[in-house]
Amino acid sequence: MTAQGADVPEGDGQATARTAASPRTPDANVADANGAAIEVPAARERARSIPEAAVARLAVYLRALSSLAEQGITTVSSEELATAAGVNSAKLRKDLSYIGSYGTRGVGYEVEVLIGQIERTLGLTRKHSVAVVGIGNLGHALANYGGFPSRGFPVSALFDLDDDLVGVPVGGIPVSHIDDIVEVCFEREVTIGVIATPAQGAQEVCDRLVAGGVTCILNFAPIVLQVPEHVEVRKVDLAVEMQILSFHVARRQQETANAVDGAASSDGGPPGGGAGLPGEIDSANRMVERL
Amino acid sequence: MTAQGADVPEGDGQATARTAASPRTPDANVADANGAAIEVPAARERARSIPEAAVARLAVYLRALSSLAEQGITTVSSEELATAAGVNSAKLRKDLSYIGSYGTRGVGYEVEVLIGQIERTLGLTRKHSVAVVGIGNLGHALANYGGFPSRGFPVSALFDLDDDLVGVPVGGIPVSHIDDIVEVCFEREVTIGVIATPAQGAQEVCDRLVAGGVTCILNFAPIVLQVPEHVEVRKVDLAVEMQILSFHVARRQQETANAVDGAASSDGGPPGGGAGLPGEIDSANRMVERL
DNA sequence: TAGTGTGAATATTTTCACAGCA
DNA sequence: TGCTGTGAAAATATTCACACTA
Repeated sequence: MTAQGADVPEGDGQATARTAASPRTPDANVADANGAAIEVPAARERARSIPEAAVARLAVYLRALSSLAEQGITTVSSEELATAAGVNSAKLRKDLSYIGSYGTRGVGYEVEVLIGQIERTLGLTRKHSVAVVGIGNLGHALANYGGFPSRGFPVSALFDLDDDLVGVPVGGIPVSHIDDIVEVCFEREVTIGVIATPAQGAQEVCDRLVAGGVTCILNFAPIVLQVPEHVEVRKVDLAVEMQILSFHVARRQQETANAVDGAASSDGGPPGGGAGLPGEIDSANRMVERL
Repeated sequence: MTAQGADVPEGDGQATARTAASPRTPDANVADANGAAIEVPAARERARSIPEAAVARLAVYLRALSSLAEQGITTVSSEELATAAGVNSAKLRKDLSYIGSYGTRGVGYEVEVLIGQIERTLGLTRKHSVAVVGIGNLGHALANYGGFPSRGFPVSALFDLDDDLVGVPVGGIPVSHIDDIVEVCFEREVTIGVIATPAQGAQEVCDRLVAGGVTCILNFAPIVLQVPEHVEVRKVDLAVEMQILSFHVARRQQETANAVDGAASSDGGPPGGGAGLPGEIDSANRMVERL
C-alpha cells in the first residue's frame, strides 16, 4: 500500500462514502452521522466505507476498463476484467459491490457504465490541479510528461529553489520560486502537491503546500512527512521498492538453498558480528534523494 | 484519519502487483518435515514468515535508523524509532520481533545492530545489479540519479528502442538496444529490471528481462505484467496514486457536505445513463505512459 | 524503572460458495 | 444457463496490555 494506505493508529475518521449498500434504503446510515460526528475521538463509528485496499484496486480496474473500451468491447464478465486487472474475480466482484450493483446477472458489466461509476467514486469527475515542487530529474519528468493528463490532473504550477530555473518554462509552465508556494497554490487552486525534492527541504515544502491549501500530497522524498489531520499523504519510495524486491530475492535464494543442501549450511546470516554493511545501505537510503 | 501514515500500505494498498501470484500457499512454512531446518531456522524460517506489510516497513525503519546513525545516535527506543518512521510503537516492535530479538529491555535498540539485522533480512548485504529499460524522461531520471545508490543497487545496464539513443552514455552508462536485453542482462548479472517504457512495449520488455535471468521487476508502465511464478513484480503507478488521492478529496467533500445538508440525498450515481466523463479519465489512465 | 517481546483480542481483507436473477 | 452480489468463513494485519528483565 504502495504503498500507501493509511495506517491510522487510533484516531481514525469517520469515512462516509455511501456504499449504496442495499439497493433500497436511501438514508439508513444518515442516522449515525448524528452521534458519530460529535462523539469526539473515540467515535470509531466507521460507517461502511470502501476499504483502502479496494480503492487502490478500483483505479486499476478503471485502467483495464478504459483499455477494453478502446478496443470497442462493451461488456465484460468479472472473470475477464479480473484477469485484465491481475486479481481474482471474487475480489473484483466484492470491490465493485462496494460502489453499487451495476452488473447484469448472467451477463456481466457494461464497460461504459462501470467506468462512469468508478470515476464518480474516485472523484474523477472533477479536475485536480497539481503542483510539482522540485524540478530536478524527476520533477522534469513529471512536468514534461505531456502536460500531464491533459485532463483530470492538470499540472498548474511548478516550483524550485534554483533561481536559474525560476521563470523557465518546463513542460509549458514557468517555474515559480519555492517562496511563492502558498500564494501560487491558492491562486491556482492547487489540490494535489507532488514533492520531488531532496529529503532536506521536503518538510518545509510540505508545510508551505499545506499552508497554500493543498490537502493531498504525493511524496517522492525519502522522509516521513508531518502533516495536519486533514491532509492526505501518499509516498512513493523507490528505495523501499528496491529493498522489498531485494528481500524477495534473498528469500528465494534461501528457499533454494534450504531445499538443496539441507545440511551443511553454516547458519543464517552473513558472517561477522552483526553490523552487516551499514555503509552499503546508507547509500541505498539516499538513493532517491536526488531523483 | 491519519494523514501521514500514507506510506507503508497495509497488505497491498499501494503498489504491489503480484501478477502471477498464486493465491495458493499450501502449507508455507511448517518447516520441511525433513530435518535440515531445525537448527538454523532462526533466520530462514523467520524470513519466509515475515508479513509483506512488515517487510515494506522494515525498509522504512532502516532509513530512519540510518538517519539516526548519521546524527551519531547509538540507541533508540521503539517509541522514538516509531515516531521517526511514522508508525506506532506497538507495530514497530511487532515488526522487529519478526526478525529476532535485538533490543534491550528497559533500554531500547542499538542502532547499528538493528541496521545490520534489517539489512541482512532484506538481503542488502549483497549487490543487486539493476537494468533500466526505457530511457525517456523517467528513465533518464533513474539513470542519472547519481549512479544510483553507489552501492547496493548499481545500475549496470540501460536499454532503449531509439537508435539515436543507443550508445549514448546516460549517467555514465551507454544505452544498449532493447534487442540485446537478454544477452546483456546475463552478461552483467542483472537481478532487478526497471521498466520505464510506455505501456505498449512493457510486456515484451518484461519477457526479455525474464529471459535474461531477471527475477525482480519494478514496473512503472501502466499495465499488469504477466510473469512466471518465480518472478516478483512491484508496480509504481502514478495514475493510481493520484486517483487514490482524488478519492480522498472526494470523500472529504462528501463528509462535509453530508454534515451540512444531511437531507436531499439524491441517491448514488449521476443522472443519465451513467457514463460519467469517460473521456476525462481516459487521459488520466494514459498519464504515466510516457513518464 | 523504563521499555522490550509477545500472546491474545481486534480489525481488516480475502476467499468461499451459493442464492437469485436476467 | 451463466454470472453477479454477498453473507459468512478464513486468513492477515494491527493493537492491546502486560509479564519480564536489563
